[in-house]
Amino acid sequence: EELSCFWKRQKEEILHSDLKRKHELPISRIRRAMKSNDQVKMVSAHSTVLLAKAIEMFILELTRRAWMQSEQEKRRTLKRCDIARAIRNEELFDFLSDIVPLQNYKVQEAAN
Amino acid sequence: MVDEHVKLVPIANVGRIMKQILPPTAKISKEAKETMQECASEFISFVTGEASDKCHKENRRTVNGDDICWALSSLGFDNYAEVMLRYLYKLRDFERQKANQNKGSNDEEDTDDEEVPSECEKQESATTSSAPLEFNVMERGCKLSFS
Amino acid sequence: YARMPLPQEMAQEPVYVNAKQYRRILQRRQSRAKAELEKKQIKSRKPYLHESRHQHALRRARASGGRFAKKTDASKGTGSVSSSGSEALQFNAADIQR
DNA sequence: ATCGAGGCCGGTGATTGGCTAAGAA
DNA sequence: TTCTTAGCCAATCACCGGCCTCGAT
Repeated sequence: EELSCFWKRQKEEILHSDLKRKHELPISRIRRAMKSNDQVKMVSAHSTVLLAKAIEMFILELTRRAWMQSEQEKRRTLKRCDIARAIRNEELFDFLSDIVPLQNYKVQEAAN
Repeated sequence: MVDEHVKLVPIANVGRIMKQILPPTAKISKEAKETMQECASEFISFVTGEASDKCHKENRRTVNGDDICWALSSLGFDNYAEVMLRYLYKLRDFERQKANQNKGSNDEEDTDDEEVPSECEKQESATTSSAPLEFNVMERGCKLSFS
Repeated sequence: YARMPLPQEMAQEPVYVNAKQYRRILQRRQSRAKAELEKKQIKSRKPYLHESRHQHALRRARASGGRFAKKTDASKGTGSVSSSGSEALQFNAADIQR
């Protein structure tokens, strides 16, 4: 329905994107983040660019799904809890369940 | 102690990307931007870890583009893997064009080699085909197909 | 699709995750736990990242609405010596938008 | 041969806070 | 209704990307 439209758009944008255009995310920052894992020794230039693009699409998809939660609550401001519920609703984002707990995230912040 | 913030993508970039798919009137809380920033960092570690493990298993010391695509697919991000694989082909094609141009200008002597006619927009051969895609390095059958 | 139960440290009901991500999620948990143990401080966001940029923001000229204003020649001249008593309010186009 | 780490350098966009409407509560 | 808060603005400077050399493969 709406997701197939999202991915169709992504495919076409990738296909017609200008490779000389500057990236949305800084490549050197992605490279440093990858190497922060000391298991990683060498990183090719292509892998960094690919991951940067993948992160871009990841942010787009998660934001879109989170905004659907905002709409459900009839809010016009995207909040943290919207992202948390979007993560809960899509098993593809299960890897984030520790990063963005659905409940008690305010309590956890107060504990610090 | 290296600053923990260098592992985070700049928050202004994150906010700009988020705004791209939201209605122009939509607002984003600061907490939401910070959360997305942390999610992006986890995404990097998550995918890179998977790719790195594959490299170690195959006794390779460099994480390459195919590893990223394979890791994405392995973790269930098949839509991402498909798009990124096409982007990888486009990247390689682009660098071949650049290398050919540099070679052509370096030794201008050309007897039988003509200018490369296909500029850039018409890369139809493999990347645009509607045939199923495969990874170059496959541990087990790992095919993706279009809808 | 297939979902795998994660081992739960607390006494809670088991939480199920994407089977394709199961192993990697566990490895990441271990990696983050180790990093937190040896780094021993990761939480708490600083109010700002760089002292110099913070000072720069405080020092900058602002329009009446609190927004940053364009740098003017007058503000550039008054650097160290308090010679000219130019205390006049600075107006620019954005200021009189209403 | 190619391809990445690491260092250097110049150009540049991310960082940044006060006010107030927008909107969460 | 009350009160929290996100957008708005643009100048500095940390850092990004484009070079280079060197060593690995």
